[in-house]
Parts: sequence; C-alpha cells; structure tokens
Amino acid sequence: MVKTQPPFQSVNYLLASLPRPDRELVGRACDHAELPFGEPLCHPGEPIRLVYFPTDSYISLITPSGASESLEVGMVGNEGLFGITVLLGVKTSALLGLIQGGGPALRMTANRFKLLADESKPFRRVLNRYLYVLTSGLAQTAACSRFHLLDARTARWLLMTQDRAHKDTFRLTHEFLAYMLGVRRAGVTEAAGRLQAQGLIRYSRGVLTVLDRAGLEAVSCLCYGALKSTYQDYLGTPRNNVSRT
Amino acid sequence: MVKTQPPFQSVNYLLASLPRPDRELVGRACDHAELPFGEPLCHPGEPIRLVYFPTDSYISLITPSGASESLEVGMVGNEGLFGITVLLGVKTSALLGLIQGGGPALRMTANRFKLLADESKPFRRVLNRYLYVLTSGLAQTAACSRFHLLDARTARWLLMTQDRAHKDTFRLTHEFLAYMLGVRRAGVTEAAGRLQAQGLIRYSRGVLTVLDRAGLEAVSCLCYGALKSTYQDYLGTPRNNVSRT
DNA sequence: GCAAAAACGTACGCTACCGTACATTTCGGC
DNA sequence: GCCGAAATGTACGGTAGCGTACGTTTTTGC
Repeated sequence: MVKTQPPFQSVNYLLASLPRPDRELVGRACDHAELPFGEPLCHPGEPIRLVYFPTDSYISLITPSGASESLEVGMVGNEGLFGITVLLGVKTSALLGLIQGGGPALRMTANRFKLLADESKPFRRVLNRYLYVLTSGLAQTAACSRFHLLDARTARWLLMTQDRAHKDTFRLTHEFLAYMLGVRRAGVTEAAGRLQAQGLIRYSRGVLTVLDRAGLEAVSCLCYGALKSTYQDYLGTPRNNVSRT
Repeated sequence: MVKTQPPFQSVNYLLASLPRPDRELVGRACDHAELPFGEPLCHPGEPIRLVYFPTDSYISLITPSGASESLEVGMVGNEGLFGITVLLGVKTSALLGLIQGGGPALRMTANRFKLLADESKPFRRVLNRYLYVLTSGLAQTAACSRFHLLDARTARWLLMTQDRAHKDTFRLTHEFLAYMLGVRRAGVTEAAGRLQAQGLIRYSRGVLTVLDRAGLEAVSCLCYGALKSTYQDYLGTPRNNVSRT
C-alpha cells in the first residue's frame, strides 16, 4: 500500500481486503523486508518473532517428519501470511518456512500482530478465515500426496507456484521440487521430462518456464482447483475484495 | 484386567482443564448426547450446528478428496472437541466427522460456543491451543501417510484409537480401517494379520483387542509419540491439568 | 433352519515409485 | 579457457501396495 517503485505485484491481498481505517492501522505497523531466495525463514521449533505478508515473494511450509522425510504442506504468497499461528497465541513454528521465491514482503513483530488482531475486528476476521483456508489445505495436501500420481502433483505444484510468482518463469531445480513433493530427485526429473515433452513447461538448469497453463491444469489433480476455490469462498468474497480504495 | 462395568471416562479434558468459574460457565451451556456408532456426525460442506465434547466416545475426521479417495486426518476423543472451526467463525465443516466409537458426549450449539469463546479467556486459550495441536496433526498425518509403511500406520492408528476408547477392546472392521488409512481392505487384512501373528493384537469379525501396547509402539512410526507430545506440550501443562477441583 | 449378508483370507499380475549408482551437460570462478 | 560443482539424464533391480477376483467363515434376518 506504500511501496514506491515496486516491479509488479506489490499488494498483499489479506491487507488489501481490509477496510481503509484498519488497513492503515495495520499498514503503519509494518515495515519492508526483502526475502532472500532459498533461505529458511523459520525453523521448526523456533520462536516466531516476525510475521510476514509477502507481496512479491513466496514461502513454502514444510513438515520435517523425519531425517530425509520432508513434505511441503502449504504455500504462502501474497494471498496470505507467514506466522498465522501467532493468532492462536502460539509463537512457535511447527513447520519449516523456506523462501521459495525471493522478493519483497511486509512484516511486523509477532507481538504487534497479536495486538492488532485483538484490536481490529476486520483484521481478525480475515486472519481467522485465512487460518481456516490454510488448515483445509493441509488436509487436502495429505490426501493429495497419498493418492495422486507424481505427474499430477508436479503439475499442481507448478500452477500454485506460478500463481504466487506472478510470472511464468521462476527459479526451481529438480532437487528442490523433489524435496517439496517428498520424492526422489530422479523421479522429478522423469515427471518434469514428461511435462516438457508435452510442451507444457520448459526448464534448464534451475530455471523453469510455464508454457501452457491450461495444459498443466488438465494434467494436474483437482486439488489445485479445490484449494483455489476454497480460498475464493472464504477470502475472495466481495466483502473481502481488493477492488476498493 | 480393566474396568468392566461402567468404564465411564466421563470427563472431557478440555473442559476439565478450565478454572472452576469458567468450567461451570461452559458446563451450564452443555447438554448430554449419546453418539451412535458408525454414524456420520457432520458431512463436508454441511453447517456445524452443534459442537461436541466427547467424554467416552470418539470421532474420526476424514477428508473426502475424491470418489474413492478418503483419508483420516484427525481424531477427536475426550482430549478434544468436534467443531473447532466455529472458533474461527466458520460454521461449515470441511471434513467428514464419523463416529468411530459410540458413547456419551457433551454438546452445545455452535452459536453458544462462539459466544462463550469470546467471553471466557481461559476457554479461548484452551481452544486456540487445541486448534493449533489439531492443525499440527494434519501436517504430521500428511507426511505419515506419504512415507510410512502400512504396518506402522496401522499400529499408530490402533494406539491412537485405544487412547480414545479407554479400553483395550473396541469395534473395528478391516474394511473401515482401510477407509481410514486410504488403502485397500485386503491390504489391511494382511497388515493386521502380521500384527496378530506377532501377538500384538487379536481380532475377530469386527472386534479388535490390543494385547501388547509396547509392542505396537515399537512397530508404530514415531508419529504416534510426536502427536502425543505435541498435545502434552500445549494442553497438558500443569496450568491446564485436570488434577484440580 | 436356511438364505443372505458381513467379515475375513488369499492369490496374482501390475505399476508407480524407490534406492542407488553413474554418466552427461552446463555454468561460474579463477 | 580450464576446472569443479551444480543440474540433469538415465538405468536397473527391488518392493509396497494396487485392482480385482474369488473363497471361506461367521453372523443375521426371517
């Protein structure tokens, strides 16, 4: 809502959806941060000192189940925020927050965040709903990673990432994607190879380009659409829309 | 070896952990219900009109990902409640609530619940923490069902169920367990057969008995212990303990 | 007491993915 | 322009669980 010469998507939807007074109240509590690509934002078990509202960055939420067992269970872009559990009075992260797309974000201290949530009813309302949506996503992801084939899951992941990257080219290695999906790197190479052979994507040495979104959606499991429409249902209503000043 | 007649675990830990005034305030809003075995408590998409605090019953939370794809992502016994999303102002269930162990529960209307949560700070505190714990469980389950072998998952499930059943014998068919774990019925038959051959359980036509808890814990994945200690961390502290009057 | 259904046992080919290993290509640093 | 590291390609035996089908046993309903 401030941001002087941002390249592109300099809005966080959660904040933008607030009525003006609340938006300004919350906005004043924020400062800007630049999230560096590939860095962990918060390790599991660590205290959450700051909450982040990505504007043109995005973060993976990863469950650290065991030594080599890891799985992405959620994704935070400019449609959400990192650190929502603070709303519940829990200032410890259960998940690993990994900066998946570097870029700008707004942030504030966890304490300030909690106070504002108590103070502003519209803010709290939006945060409650976001927490619900994120939680629904966890259940969806559980079923998805249990049942759906790698090609479909890969396609879904690429679509979700592109939505948050706001561009059709972004940094991504097979190794990293394998880590997110909880599969072998070699498995991702094969899946990605198939998608590329179908002309849906193109990639080379850590840079991936989406060529055919509709094609990816066809390959993807229905989880993509389901997650999107859940968000829409709870946070995309006219009442919460961005289109006001 | 255990109680025979009224095995009544007639306490709900969330309620019992409240300071006396709040406990009585909340208690007065409740009435008693008998949950019938095997019945759905709430279908996904349906409104949550009542929230339930099981005392000697338990409920499975199941994500309905697709036609034949289903997966249990959480379990509610007398350590929790069904309908926690009402706390977020969302009176729609995203999950299927299935009565897995019939028995008594306390309940109140969703509206009343929300009002009480706004009114009583200790109540809200406990509910917030419970929501956090349940959410952590979703992430854990996602990883578990992705990585762990069927024998381990079966053992974990049996342990978690026994904890909520408060007895070592309870109703359970292979068919139903397969539905929970998101695998074939035949697969469960094999896994359960192996556990039985090891002398850990005994079962016959829908009735299962746990013979060796320690043995089951050895077979189970670490998820069992992880979930339990997460609950303990956030809802089992002295401050929230039952041991006061 | 008998048919029908419920619960469980088992078998068999199949497939997606695993674990591991090794080769190849490209890029950045010097 | 060379070299090491990063990124990707590929291969191969192994396996857990799948889909399906068909038995067998026990319980239930009438």
